[in-house]
Amino acid sequence: MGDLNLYNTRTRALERFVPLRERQVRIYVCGLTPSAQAHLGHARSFLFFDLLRRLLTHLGYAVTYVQNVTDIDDRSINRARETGEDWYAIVSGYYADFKSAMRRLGVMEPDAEPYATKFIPQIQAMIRALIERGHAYAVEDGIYYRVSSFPDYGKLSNRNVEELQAGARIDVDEHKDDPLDFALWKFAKPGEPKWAFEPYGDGRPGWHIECSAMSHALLDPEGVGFDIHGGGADLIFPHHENEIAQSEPLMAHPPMANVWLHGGLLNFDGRKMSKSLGNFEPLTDLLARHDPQAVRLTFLPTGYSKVMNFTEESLAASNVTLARLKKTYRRLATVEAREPAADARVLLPKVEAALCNDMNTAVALAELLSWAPEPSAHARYEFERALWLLGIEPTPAWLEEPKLELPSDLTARLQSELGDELALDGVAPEEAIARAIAHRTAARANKDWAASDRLRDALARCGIAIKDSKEGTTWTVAG
RNA sequence: GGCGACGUAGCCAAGUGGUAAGGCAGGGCUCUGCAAAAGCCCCAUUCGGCAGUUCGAAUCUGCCCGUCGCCUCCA
Repeated sequence: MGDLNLYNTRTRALERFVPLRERQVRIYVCGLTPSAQAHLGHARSFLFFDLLRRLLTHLGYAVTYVQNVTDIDDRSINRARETGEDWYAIVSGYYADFKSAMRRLGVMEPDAEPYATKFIPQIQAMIRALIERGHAYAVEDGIYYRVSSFPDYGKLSNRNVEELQAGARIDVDEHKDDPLDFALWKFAKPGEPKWAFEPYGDGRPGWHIECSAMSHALLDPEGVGFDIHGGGADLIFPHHENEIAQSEPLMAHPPMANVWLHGGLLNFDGRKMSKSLGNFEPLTDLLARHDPQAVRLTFLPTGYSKVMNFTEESLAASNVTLARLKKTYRRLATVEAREPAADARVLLPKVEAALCNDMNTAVALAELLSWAPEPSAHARYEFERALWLLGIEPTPAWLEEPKLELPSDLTARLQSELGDELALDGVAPEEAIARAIAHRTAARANKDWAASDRLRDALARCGIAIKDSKEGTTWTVAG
């Protein structure tokens, strides 16, 4: 199997991936801030990291995947104040919805899912260390990170501090020394959730410090760095820049993460799908309208790092593609799945090669779709393995022909279509269809094509599609 | 203003120096009494525009046009 190459934001280059520890990969991905409903854009990002996990696992690595939950932030506190609800009830509700959407999409569970409010001691320890080393200072409203104390600030996002300062401004209620300085700890105003922090003052952590503290606690207690840090492209600045500024001065051997991976954002109507713009359909609603596997499939033709425009048309195309995959699966279902020798494989090596080339899912999917399987044991093995790598896992329902609900008033409708040609006597819909088909079969035997077509058209107007074959006539509910 | 991404068929898109993947839509054929289903086949002399480098450019360079993102909470 070839090398895995990934585009590293930190070095701005495509690099061969080499884990820091033999056969082991540690990944930290910035998770959700559940202060509002999650949308498809969030899903795109997490779906990508799910595929990366699958590939790394397939390549034989032991993967540790950590994805945090920012369960405390200004937005949820503000919402609580406006609605009178408990802020934690808001956050828990949105997060539960998100988790269930992820399950429906077939995203693997993280190995650890740290909540910011469960890591307050670790966060405070890091803030203390930063203050001791002159990287942070406390003022009236909170504790801030002093950006000027970290010479590498701006390296990840390719920005220079002078230009940033020119464009930045300090909000009236902030008391920091420099516009670029950011909050590590916010002192609580009356009624706000708070945690004790001696001797500085009760309050809550800032967003950036939680990721530094939790990735350190869970992936890199030695301070020598972990393998992959990921998130959406909108997190590069300032979030990831700030994480580096917080973590690296305290580390024995920077960098904080060897590879930084960023997923491209999702547009809707040509604009970034986002909470603030409000141009999105909640993930939960979208998944109620569409097959989650088709939703997953929709992301595969576009490179993960590129901006992608979401349309209902692309989803419709995915539904067709999914039906094709199911059909192939059904054709192969009767053969035994047996792992072929490495040199006998015809599909998997192509899929692997595509994914190893900076996660080129478009080519991987194209290989799968243009591959015409011979129904053999190893074809089934390779097909199922390829599907798993692309995150589309067959379910028992894949084995069934698609069946839709019969309209309840079908007998009556069919009777009115047929008039006195055939008496249906208000029988069950299935029986009514069977009688109509039997009547048509008799007409066909007499080469009475007019009667035959009349019956077929009547059934069609009732939403029943007919298929003639050597074995007889079958019907399905038209989609 | 700074930094960055993108512009490939009707639509979604892959391809980053060697002569345009794949999907959707569309069209044709086989089969069929006719259909349906299935299978097979066709569908960009051309990659936003102009100039340049090169034996060779969608791919590299320069300029121009257009779209979007980050620079403030955001996957």
